Amino acid sequence: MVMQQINPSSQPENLDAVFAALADPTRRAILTRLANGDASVSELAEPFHISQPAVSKHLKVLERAGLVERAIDKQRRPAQLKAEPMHEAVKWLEEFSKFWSSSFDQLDDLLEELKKSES
Amino acid sequence: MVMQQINPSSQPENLDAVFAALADPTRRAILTRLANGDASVSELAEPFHISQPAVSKHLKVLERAGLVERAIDKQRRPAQLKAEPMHEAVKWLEEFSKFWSSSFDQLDDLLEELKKSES
DNA sequence: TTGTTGCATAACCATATGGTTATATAAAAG
DNA sequence: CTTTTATATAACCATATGGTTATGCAACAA
Repeated sequence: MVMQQINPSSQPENLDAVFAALADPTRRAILTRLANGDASVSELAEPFHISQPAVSKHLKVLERAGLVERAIDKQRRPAQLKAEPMHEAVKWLEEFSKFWSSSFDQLDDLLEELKKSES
Repeated sequence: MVMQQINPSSQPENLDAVFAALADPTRRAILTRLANGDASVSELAEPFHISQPAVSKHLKVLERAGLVERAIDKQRRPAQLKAEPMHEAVKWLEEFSKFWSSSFDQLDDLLEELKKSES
């Protein structure tokens, strides 16, 4: 079983790719499935009722986001979950919520609107 | 080979839209800007160096995700942050991390902090 | 009334998705 | 050698993004 290092990048620029990868229900389901263990392309295609090339495409999107790595096992290319890049997404949400929770309340919004309407 | 429950949590329809909305750096910047207070289209366009129609398009994407609401103030259409849908994204990540316990300690910590700041 | 501001929308372009079927190829099975 | 299996890739289609410029329109400003 030879490992294949395809996308080790886990940088903030990758946030776009991570969020985009998570924006598809099939890909989220694939990730959840992979959380239960590695799976080959055909193993992934079966429960989702989509073609094998469709799964290969989804896996490419996930690979670009760094959320999946592929191995080589004879003819199979089992996909393996790599959740590190999800930390970036969580970190962004965390930063945002810090920022937002202090300033987001209905009173502040009302006051803001009032100030604008006064002018 | 029989697959059981692929997806642990039945997800709200617009989880797709929320993640997709967050997948663009300009939209994330717009959201951060709106966390400081409502802003009109032209106020948003200026710092991002993109055209006014481009901002209008981004706002439509954010509106469809439920992350932004528009007001009517004379000719202006100030955008207002609605962060609630982001909770869905956080919830999905939280559910996911439950399923994937291995080497997810860091993510668990981040999610804990997120839960605190949400309340 | 005329001009200006704020915004939406149309029209257009290039690229990415998300799916398909068809085909190519390598490895395993016979 | 032939066939089957597992996967990739090409070719194609429809739709969504992300940007532009052009244009229209309502609301203000003068």
